[in-house]
Amino acid sequence: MKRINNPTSPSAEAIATALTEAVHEHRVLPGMKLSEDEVGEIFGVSRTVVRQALRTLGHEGLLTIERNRGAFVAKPSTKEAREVFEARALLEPQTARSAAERTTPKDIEILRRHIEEEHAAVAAGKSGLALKLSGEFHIEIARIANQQTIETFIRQLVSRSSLVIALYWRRRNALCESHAHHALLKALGEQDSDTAEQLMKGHLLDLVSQLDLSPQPDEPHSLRDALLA
Amino acid sequence: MKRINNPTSPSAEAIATALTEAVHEHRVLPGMKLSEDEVGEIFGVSRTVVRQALRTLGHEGLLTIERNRGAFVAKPSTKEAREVFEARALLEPQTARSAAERTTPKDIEILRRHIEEEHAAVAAGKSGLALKLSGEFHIEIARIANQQTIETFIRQLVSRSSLVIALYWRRRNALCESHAHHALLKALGEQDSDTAEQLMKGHLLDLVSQLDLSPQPDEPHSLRDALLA
DNA sequence: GAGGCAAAATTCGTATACAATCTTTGGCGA
DNA sequence: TCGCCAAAGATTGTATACGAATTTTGCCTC
Repeated sequence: MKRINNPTSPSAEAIATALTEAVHEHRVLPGMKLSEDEVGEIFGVSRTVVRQALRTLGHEGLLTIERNRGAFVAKPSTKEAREVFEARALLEPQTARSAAERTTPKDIEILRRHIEEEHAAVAAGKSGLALKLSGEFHIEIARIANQQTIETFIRQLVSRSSLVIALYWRRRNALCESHAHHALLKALGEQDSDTAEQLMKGHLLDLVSQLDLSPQPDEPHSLRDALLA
Repeated sequence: MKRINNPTSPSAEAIATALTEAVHEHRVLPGMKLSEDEVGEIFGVSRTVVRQALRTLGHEGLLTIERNRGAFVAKPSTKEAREVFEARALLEPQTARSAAERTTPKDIEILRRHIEEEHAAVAAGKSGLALKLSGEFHIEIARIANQQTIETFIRQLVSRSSLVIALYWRRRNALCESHAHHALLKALGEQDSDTAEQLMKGHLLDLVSQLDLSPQPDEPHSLRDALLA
């Protein structure tokens, strides 16, 4: 399957993006195996390129790569889940504060549309899409804060939060239609950095409180559970 | 050069570690090109493995990978340099606080030896080694805090700090024999979390103050400079 | 029929071949 | 002599081949 200079064959980056989106939208769930051959055939590239993409996602913590066994969508333990939100609690409130100090009307417009899309997704019952958009809202704030380094970290943390939510969210069907993003938008628009920081802090605490991280962190066997249920 | 199951041929991870150390010790400086063939020949593996290692370091921000051009040791701009230390300022003080709350005598012993090695390196004039050890001290604190996620971030930030120091440190020859690590050790040993947090905060500010981030961030041409000097 | 072992099939790891791109160099013309 | 263009050389990008490890499957024994 040699395809020289063929623009229809996506690059490693494109594959990584596609896989990331699939995970963010919960169309691919924690524990699922991503076979190199299978992914390669789907995207029409050789394993060489697929491996690049998989390793990229591995570095971001989205996949767990086991030698001679393959790449699996990561299944963060409850400890990891807590760590992810602890890290976000350290980074994001201050980032929201910085963002508030430099938000432009153009940024506000971008965020407003973002929230609109989120609402539309929720209304259409596309909870996966809604979740992905919700995460991107946080990344957008890091972008406004003009902190590329921290943005990269937050991007990773949001990614892994998707996995955490897939595993530990309390009420699967409940719409997480919170007012938090609206409130943040307002604070940013008013350049109210104190409020922005506090809102972000509270928002993250709210998210954690919606997780069920108490019981046993190690799932026994998914197949067993499925058949015994 | 096929070497099947040959234990003398290092894995991608081993190569990545070796390269990372070389950069941390300033034996490989920002801007230097890492040719795949060259690195492969040095370590006795094919380009396949080298490329893996280089991409790993690329994801950590230690290398800049330009398509069809190769991998170069990253040259952080002054903005990036500031961002790195701003991120550290968000993560490390709180991490030092957490570490203080759970430091064991064994940890203290490890840190004490670490500082000893640092002193020995400084005394022996091995400034590169001293710098590497100094960075590892910070990572060790994150380990004690039992925060793997944050430890990974700090590891990246310390890495990139090495590059920043290579580029922007004011007094090249001056020994940075600060008392900061000693003081931190003492606070950790006494489980004094408030002091540990404050010391770490101050330590990071001290480091930044030793950098010259004001002038033009873009160097013109190294060869030109060398020949006109 | 259950357990264990061995062979087959699948999948990953690495080396290598070749294509594509970039860089350098040589030559040509103004 | 300077500048530009083309060809040669060097380096990276991707596909593929084959070895190694794992997983599965089938068979044999108890």
